[in-house]
Amino acid sequence: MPKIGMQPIRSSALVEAVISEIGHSGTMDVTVSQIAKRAGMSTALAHHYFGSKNQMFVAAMHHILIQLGAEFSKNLKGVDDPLERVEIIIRTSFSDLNMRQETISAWLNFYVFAQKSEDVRRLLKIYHSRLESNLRHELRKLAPEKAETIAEGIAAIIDGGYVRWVLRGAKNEAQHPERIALEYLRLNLSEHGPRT
Amino acid sequence: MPKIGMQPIRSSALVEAVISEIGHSGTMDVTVSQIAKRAGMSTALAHHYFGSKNQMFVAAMHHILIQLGAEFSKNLKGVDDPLERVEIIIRTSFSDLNMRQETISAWLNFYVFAQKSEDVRRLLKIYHSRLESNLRHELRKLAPEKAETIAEGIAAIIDGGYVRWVLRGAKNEAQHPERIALEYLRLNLSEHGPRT
Amino acid sequence: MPKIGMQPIRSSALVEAVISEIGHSGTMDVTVSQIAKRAGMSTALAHHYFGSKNQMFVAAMHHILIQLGAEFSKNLKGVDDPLERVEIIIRTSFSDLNMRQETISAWLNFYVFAQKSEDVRRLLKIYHSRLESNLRHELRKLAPEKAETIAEGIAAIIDGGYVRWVLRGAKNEAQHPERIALEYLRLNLSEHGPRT
Amino acid sequence: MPKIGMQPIRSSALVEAVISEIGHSGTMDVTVSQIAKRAGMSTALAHHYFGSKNQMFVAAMHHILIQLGAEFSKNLKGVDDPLERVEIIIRTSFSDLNMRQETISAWLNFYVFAQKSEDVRRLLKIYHSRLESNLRHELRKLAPEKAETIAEGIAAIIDGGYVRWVLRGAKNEAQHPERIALEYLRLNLSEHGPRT
DNA sequence: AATGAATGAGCCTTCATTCAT
DNA sequence: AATGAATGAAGGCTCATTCAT
Repeated sequence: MPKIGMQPIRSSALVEAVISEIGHSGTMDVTVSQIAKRAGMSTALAHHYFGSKNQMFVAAMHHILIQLGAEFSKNLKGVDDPLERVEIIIRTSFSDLNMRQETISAWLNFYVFAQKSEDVRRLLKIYHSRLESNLRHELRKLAPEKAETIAEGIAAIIDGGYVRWVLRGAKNEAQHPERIALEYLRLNLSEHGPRT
Repeated sequence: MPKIGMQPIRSSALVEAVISEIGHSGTMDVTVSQIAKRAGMSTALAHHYFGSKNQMFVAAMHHILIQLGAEFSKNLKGVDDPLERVEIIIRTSFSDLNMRQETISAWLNFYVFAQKSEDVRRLLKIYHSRLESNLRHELRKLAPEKAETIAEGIAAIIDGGYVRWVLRGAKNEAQHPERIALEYLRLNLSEHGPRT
Repeated sequence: MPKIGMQPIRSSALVEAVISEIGHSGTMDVTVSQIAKRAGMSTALAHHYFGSKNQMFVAAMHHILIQLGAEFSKNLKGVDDPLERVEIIIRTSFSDLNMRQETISAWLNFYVFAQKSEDVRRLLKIYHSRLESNLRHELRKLAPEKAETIAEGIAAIIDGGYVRWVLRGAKNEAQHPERIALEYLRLNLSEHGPRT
Repeated sequence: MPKIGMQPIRSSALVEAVISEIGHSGTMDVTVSQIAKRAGMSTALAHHYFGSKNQMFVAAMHHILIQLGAEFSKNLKGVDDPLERVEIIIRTSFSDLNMRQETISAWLNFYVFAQKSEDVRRLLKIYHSRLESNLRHELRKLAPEKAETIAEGIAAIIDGGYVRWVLRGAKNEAQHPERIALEYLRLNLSEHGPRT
C-alpha cells in the first residue's frame, strides 16, 4: 500500500528545511543530510524528489519569491491610490515576515548563488523586473519624469536595508530601512509637487 | 642566508588571488588549490603563510577594507567643505575600482561569510562604523536634526547599489547608484535649507 | 526496504582488518585506506561506521579485550581449585591464539597508543584490574600474605613475555614465558607451604 | 667565519630532543619540526646532520642504549660477587633515571619501532643479548642448571615492569618491579641452595 | 514510497625533505 | 654552518549521489 500524494508534502517540507537550514547556518554550506534530517526524511528521498542539491536550492528560492509575490498581491488588493500602493510595496518589503533574520539570510545567500546558477539568476531577474515595473507604474502617475530613478532608489534602499539589517545585530528603529525608504519617497514627491 | 623577504610578496599574491578567484567564480566555493595556483605557488606554501583557508579569506577581506580606507583618505585629503566631503565619500564608494564586478562579488560574499566568521564580522563592523561616523560627522554640519537618518540612507543606497549593480548584468547609467545617492543627498539638504 | 543489517558485519570486518593490518606492519602507521581495503570496503564506508580512524583503533582494542575475556571465562568455567585457576590464567594468556605475532604486535601498539587515547587507556586499565583482581582472589587462598606481590609478578612476566616474544624472532621453548610464569608461581607457593 | 666543531653539539641536542619529545607526547608521531625546535635549530639543519627522520630515531635509540650500558658498567665496576652483580643489574634497570616516564615511554616506542626498522631491531637485539649474557654468566655460578631460565625470567620482569609502570599512573611501592625481580631471584636461588 | 548501504571524487591540511643563498 | 623558502606526496574526512531492496 504505497502512500499516495506524498510528493507535495515532501517537497514543501524540503523547501522549508532548505530555507530554515540556510537561515540558521547563515551559509549555503549546508549538507543534504542536514536538510533531509530537518525535513524528516532520508537523503535518498530528498534526491528522489529534487534530483540534485542544486534544484533544492532553486526550489527554495522559487518558494520565497512566490510567497513574497503573494504577500504583495494580498496587501495591494483593492488599493487604487498610487502613492498608497507604493507605500504598501515598501511596507510589505519590510514586513516582519520578510525582516526575519532567517529569511534575509537565505535571501542574501541566494543573491550570491545567483552568480553561479542560471536558474536562480533568472528567478531573481523576473522578481526584480516585476517589483520595479510595479513601482514605476505607480510612480509615473506621481512624478512622471523621475519615475525610473525613484523606483531604482527605492529598490536600492530595500536591498541595502536588508543587507545592513541582518549584518547589524542591534536594531535601531530610527534607522529602520522602512522609514528611510518612505522618507526617500516623500522627499522626491514633495519636491516635484508638494503633498501635505 | 636564505632567500629572504618572500613573505610579504607571497601574502599579497595570495590575497589578490583569493579576491580574484572569488570574483571570477562568484562564490566562496573556491579551493585552496585554485587560489594557490593563481598565486603561483603550491597549496602547502599557501598554508604555510596563512595557516588555513579561513585565514586567507580573512586576510583578503582585511585587504579590501584597508585599500578602500586608503582610497577614502586620499580623496578626502585637503577637502574641508562638508557637502563636498560627503559627495566624495559617495563618489569614492562607486569609483570604477570599487564597482568592478570582481570586487563587488567578493564584497557580497564576505557579507555572507560574516555570518560564519567572527573575524570577518568584526572587520565589517569596524568598517561600517567608520564610514557612518564619517558621514554623520559631516552631515551634522549640513542638516543637524536629520544627520543620522541621511547617513543611514546613503549607506543603504551604497550597499543596495553594489548588490543590484552586480546582479544586473546590463549597466544603465540612469540607474547608476552614484546618481541615486547624490540625488538623495541633494533632496534631503535642499528640503532642509536650500543651497545655491 | 534496503539491504539491511550490514552494520555488524562491516564493523567486525573493519575491526579484524585493523588488527590484521597493525599486526602485519608492526605499527599503527596504517592508513584508513589500507584498513578499508583489507576489510573490503571504501574508506568512506569505514568512516560512516566508525566516525574516525581513532575510533576504529578503540573498537579494535575493545574487540581484543572482549575476546580475551571470553577466552578466560571459557577456560575457567567449572574449575574451582585456586591453583588450577591461576595456572589456567597463565596458560590462557600464552595460548597460541594470544601468542600470534599479529595479536601481540597489535597489543604492544595499543600499549603505546594508550598514552595518547583516553579511551584506550581506560580499556586497558579495566582489563588490567580485572586480571589482577582475579589473580589476587585465587592467590589469597594459596599464599595470603604474598598474594599481591605474586599477582603483580605474574602479570609482569606475562606482559614482559609478550614483548620479548614478539621482539625475539627465534622461539626457544626453554624461554617460553609460560614456563617462566608457571615456575615463578610454583616457586612462590612451594616456599610458602610445600605442595604435594 | 663558519663555526667549527658544531656537529657533536648539534647531534646530541637533537638526540636529546628526540627522546624528550617522544617522552612528552608518548608517541613517535612527533614531527621533525617539533624536534628541531626543541633542539633549537631549523628542520633543514636537523636533516643536514642526520639525513632523515628515521636516522634521528635510530641515533636516539643508540644513545639510550649507550647511556644505559655506561650506567651498568659504572655500577658493576669493582664488584665481583655474582649475586651482588645480578642484583646490581636489576637495581640499575630500575634506577630512577631509567624509571622516568619519559625514558620508559621512549623505550616502549622503540620496541614498537623495532618492528619497522632493521637498524633499531639490531640495536635492541645486541642490547638484549648483552644483558642476558651478563645475567647468565653470573647465574651459572649461582644456579648452573637454571641459569638460562632465571635470566629470561628476570629479563621478562624487567620489561614487563617497565610497561606496567608507565601504564599504571599510581605508583605502589609494594608492586615496584625491582622488588618483584629481586624476590624472584632470591626464590630461585634459595630453592637451589639456600643462602643466608 | 522510502531508505540503509555504498562509493568516487575531492578538499583541506600536514609533513618530510630539498634547495638556494 | 645555517635557514627561510618551497613542494610533492599523502592522509583523513566529507559529501552528493546512486542503487538494491
